[in-house]
Amino acid sequence: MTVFEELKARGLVAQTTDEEAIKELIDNGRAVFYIGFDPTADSLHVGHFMQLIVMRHLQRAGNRAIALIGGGTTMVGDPSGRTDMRSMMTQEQIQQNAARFRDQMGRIIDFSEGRAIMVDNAEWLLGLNYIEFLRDIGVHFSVNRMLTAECFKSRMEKGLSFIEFNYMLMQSYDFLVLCQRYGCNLECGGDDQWSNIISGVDLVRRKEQKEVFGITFTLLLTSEGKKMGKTQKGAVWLDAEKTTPYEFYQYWRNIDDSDVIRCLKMLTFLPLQQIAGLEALRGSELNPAKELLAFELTSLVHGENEAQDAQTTARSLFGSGADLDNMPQTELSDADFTDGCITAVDLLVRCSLAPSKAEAKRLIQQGGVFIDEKKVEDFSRSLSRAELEAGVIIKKGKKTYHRAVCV
RNA sequence: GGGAGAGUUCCCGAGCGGCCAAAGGGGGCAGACUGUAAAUCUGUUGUCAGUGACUUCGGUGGUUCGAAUCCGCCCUCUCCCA
Repeated sequence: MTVFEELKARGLVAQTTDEEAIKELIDNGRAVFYIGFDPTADSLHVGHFMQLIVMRHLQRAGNRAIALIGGGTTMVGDPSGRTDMRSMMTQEQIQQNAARFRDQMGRIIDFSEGRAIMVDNAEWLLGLNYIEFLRDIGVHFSVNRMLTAECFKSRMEKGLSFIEFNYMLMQSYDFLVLCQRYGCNLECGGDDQWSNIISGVDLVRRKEQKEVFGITFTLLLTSEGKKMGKTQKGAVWLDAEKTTPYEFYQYWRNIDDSDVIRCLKMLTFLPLQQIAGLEALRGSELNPAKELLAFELTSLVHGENEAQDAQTTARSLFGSGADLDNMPQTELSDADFTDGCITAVDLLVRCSLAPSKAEAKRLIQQGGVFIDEKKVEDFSRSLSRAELEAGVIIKKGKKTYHRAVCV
């Protein structure tokens, strides 16, 4: 099976500018492709993760990868898939985020020996001269046509500022620069990037008289059509500080039945044959498939050891209830005790299991808090320092476990 | 530049001088049921020393015994005209 066939079979391919040509290019390892990542947050998230997976597929087939950090484009803000305007970010913020992106990408993409390179478009965008740019690049864009692009349509109702309107030019210009400097001939991206990508393809053709290509990948949506990787806390991050490996593992372990197979195909490198074998599973039989998914992904992002730990912890917590110290932990100090005691309410807040005391009380009143497997009946219940010295396991709801120890 | 509207708690959206910590929905959280799933049902959803107090309705300054609600200025957004 060739790469292209594999990407298709995994349901990753959404749209292409020229299927035959792209197939030819990537199947023979002749593509120099790029994917852009705008550093709008201080960590990559699940949406980016899928792009990285695709990069790895392409890279394995011998194609050269360019990871483009959007240090310049983030100064402008991509309106695609947004109904409101992005808040303006400072250059310092952006560069800090970009640095974190770089670290995280290295875990999934092989940057050794020039097999992939990383560049930041701040390099050529920040120094642009407005008039020169307008005359050189701007002339090639038709406003009439831009306005018909999907990414602007939704904004015609809500309003679109001129700065965001320019995003498409910035991204197209990136492709041109990458084509000139590195011989880049393929731009990849999520399906919401389609209009930006085709406009880049057009620009390169006009400026360079060269034919380059574009391909978009299916957006990772839940069966309900919502963006995947969102939780109450926001996104599921790849940064272990922001989303612990255990939380990351749990996110996938708890995924919807109807999303499991699709995620296995799109996000893991497990052979399609093996996945096909799981497709027939129904109901609770799917649980092993969810474990597999969770394990594979955690392993890709945080390494196999972390994945193993997360799995062991999860199994013991939900299985026999055996004690494991591989769970989130909070260390208390003397300052947390009054007269050698701490109330259950304060303990919950201290461990960030509840944002406020009122919330903590509510949790207890509704019977959602257990300490060492015993339900906390009364919110004034207090724990002694001695108890904490041994360490206690707090269970909030059914799935959240937390350990508190006193040092 | 001229004119008309809008800005409410996590989101949408009611409220238009006291009975408003603010309807309703969504989302979240917890409980029941389950398979660590979904759906469904129930409770809950500003903070705190909790029958009370404090902070919140774009910002700021007023009017008033009392303002999310009225007035001035400012900011932001939408729409119509130029």
